[in-house]
Amino acid sequence: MADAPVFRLYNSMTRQVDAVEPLEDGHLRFYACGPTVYTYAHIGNFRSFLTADLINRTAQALGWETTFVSNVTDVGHLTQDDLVDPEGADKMAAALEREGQRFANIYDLARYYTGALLDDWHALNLQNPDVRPRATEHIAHQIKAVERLMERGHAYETDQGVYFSVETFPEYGKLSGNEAAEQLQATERETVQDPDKKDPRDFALWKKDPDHLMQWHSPWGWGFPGWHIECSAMSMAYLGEAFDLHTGGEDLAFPHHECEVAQNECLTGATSVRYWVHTRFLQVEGEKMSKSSGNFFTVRDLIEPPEDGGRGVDPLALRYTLMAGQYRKPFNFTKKTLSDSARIIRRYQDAAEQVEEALQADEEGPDHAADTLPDCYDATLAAMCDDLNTPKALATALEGVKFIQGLGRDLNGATARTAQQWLVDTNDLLGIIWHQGDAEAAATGENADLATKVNALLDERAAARESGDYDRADAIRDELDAMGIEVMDAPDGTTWKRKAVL
RNA sequence: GGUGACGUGGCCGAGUGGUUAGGCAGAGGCCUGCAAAGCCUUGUACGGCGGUUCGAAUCCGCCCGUCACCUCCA
Repeated sequence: MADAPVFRLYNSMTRQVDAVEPLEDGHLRFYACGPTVYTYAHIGNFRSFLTADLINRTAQALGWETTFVSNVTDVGHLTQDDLVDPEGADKMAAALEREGQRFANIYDLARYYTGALLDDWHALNLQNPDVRPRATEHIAHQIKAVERLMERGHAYETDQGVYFSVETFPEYGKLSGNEAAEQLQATERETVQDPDKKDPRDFALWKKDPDHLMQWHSPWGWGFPGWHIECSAMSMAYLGEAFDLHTGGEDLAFPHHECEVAQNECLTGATSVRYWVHTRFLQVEGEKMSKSSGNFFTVRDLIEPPEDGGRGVDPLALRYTLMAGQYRKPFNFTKKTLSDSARIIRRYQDAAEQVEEALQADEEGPDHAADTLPDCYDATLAAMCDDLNTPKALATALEGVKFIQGLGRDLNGATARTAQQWLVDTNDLLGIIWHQGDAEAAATGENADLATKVNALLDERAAARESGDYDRADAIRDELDAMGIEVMDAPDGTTWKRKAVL
C-alpha cells in the first residue's frame, strides 16, 4: 500500500486548507454542533452532520482512533420573537404552543424530536458519536463555566442575566472576521434587550427568568443558560480543554462559534480548538430552502413510503446526493440528482450481489482485481483526504463498480474476495453500499398486502409470457407501473421494486 | 455598509499553467419478446475585459453575476 495520504481540511480560522495534525498522535477528537430538537431536522441539517460523519470515517480509514462528540440542544433558547415581544416564548416553547395537545410538556416534545433525529441519523448511515450529550443534562457544567468566567473577570451580572464581556477578549471576531465593534453595533443583534449591557457585542451566559418553561436554579437565581455556553461546557466535558476540531453549519461561524471561541479561550487561557470546519448551506432546485417556497424537505419527507406521505427514496440515495457536492461549496439539491443517485446506489448493490454470488460459486482462477481495486480504494481515500472531495471520491469509487460489473466470467472466487474487500472498505469510508442497520426495511416499508398483490399480478404476467401473450404481459406491466412498481426481468427470474415518488 | 464563498459543456459536478474527470440526459450499436440493467462508440465547456507567460479554464487586476453570514437557523 502506498504511503497514507495527508488529511487536509479547510480551516475557517486560518482561512486555508490545513493538514490535520491531531494533538494526540493518531487520535482525532472532535465536536459536531447538533440541532435544537424542536422540530424534524431537514436535509440541510444533515448535510452538516454528514460532514462530521465523513471526517470521522476518513480519519478511521487512515487508521486513527476517533472520539466524536455531537450534542443535542434541548434547551429552548431565545428567538427573534423576543425582539418583538420580550415576554414571548423561545423556539421550543413556541413549538409546544404550535403543536397543541400533542405533547404534555416541553420535555416530551424534546424527547420526541430527539428520537426522530436519531432515526434519521441512522437511516442516513451516519455513525453514532461516541457521546451525544444533551444540554439539559449538563446545566451544572454550564453554570460552573459561567462562574469561572466571572471569577476571571470575563463576565458580569445585571438584573436580567449574566453576560460575557467581549472587551475582555481582544481577539473576538478572529473566526468570522466580524471584528469591527461599530459594525456589530450598527445592527441590532442582541436577542436580549438589556439596558445594563456594557457593550452591544456582549452575549448572554445566563438568562434570569423564573417563568420560563425550562428553568434551573443557579447562583443568579432561577433561569436558563445562554445558547453558546452549552457547547463550550459539553465539548470540554468530554474532549478536554483542548481538542482538535469542531464542525457546524456555516451560519454557526457567527455568532455561535465566535462566542464559543471567546468563552473557551477565556476559560482555559489557551487555544482550545485548532480546526473549525463549516458546511455550506444547500439550495433546493436553485432556491434557498424554505417552507414558503415548497422546497423544504426533512429526511422523513423523502424516505418514508408513499402510503405514509413520504416519497419512498432510498436513504442511501439521499446520502449519496448530499455527498455529490463538496461540503464547502454551494450545492444545489435537486430531484434529478436524487434520482441519479438512486440509480448509482442500485448499481453498487447489483455489484455487491454479483460478488456475493461469485463468492458462493468460488470458481478457480487468478485474482483479476488485485492490480485494480486496491489502487481504486487508495485513490478514493486520497480524494477524501483532500478536503473531503466527495465528488472526486464518488467518481473514483464508481470506477471500481464499473470494473466489477465488467469482469463477467473473470469474477472467480479469488477475484470476488478482492472485490468483496474493496466493497467493505469503500463502504466503511463512504457509507453508501450497505445500510448499517435495518433502516432500509423501515424506510421502504415492507408492505405485506402490497407484496401479495404484486406477486399475484406477476404470476399472471409470467403465465402470459409463457404462452406468448405479450400484449397481456405488457398490460400487467403498465398496471404495476401505475401502482408505483417497477418490474425487471432477468435471466434468473423477475424482480420488482417500489419506485420513488419524485 | 462589513465578512466569507462561488461562477466549467443540456443538467449536476471534478480539474488550478501545456496531456481523460465522472455521472445524468442526447445519438449510434450489442444484448433482451418488450422494458430495465449492463457493455461498446460518440458530440458539446471553461462569466466578461485586460495583464503575466512560448502557452491560462488554471496566475494577477478590474468588471459583471449568484449565494451565504452580520438577526433564531446546519
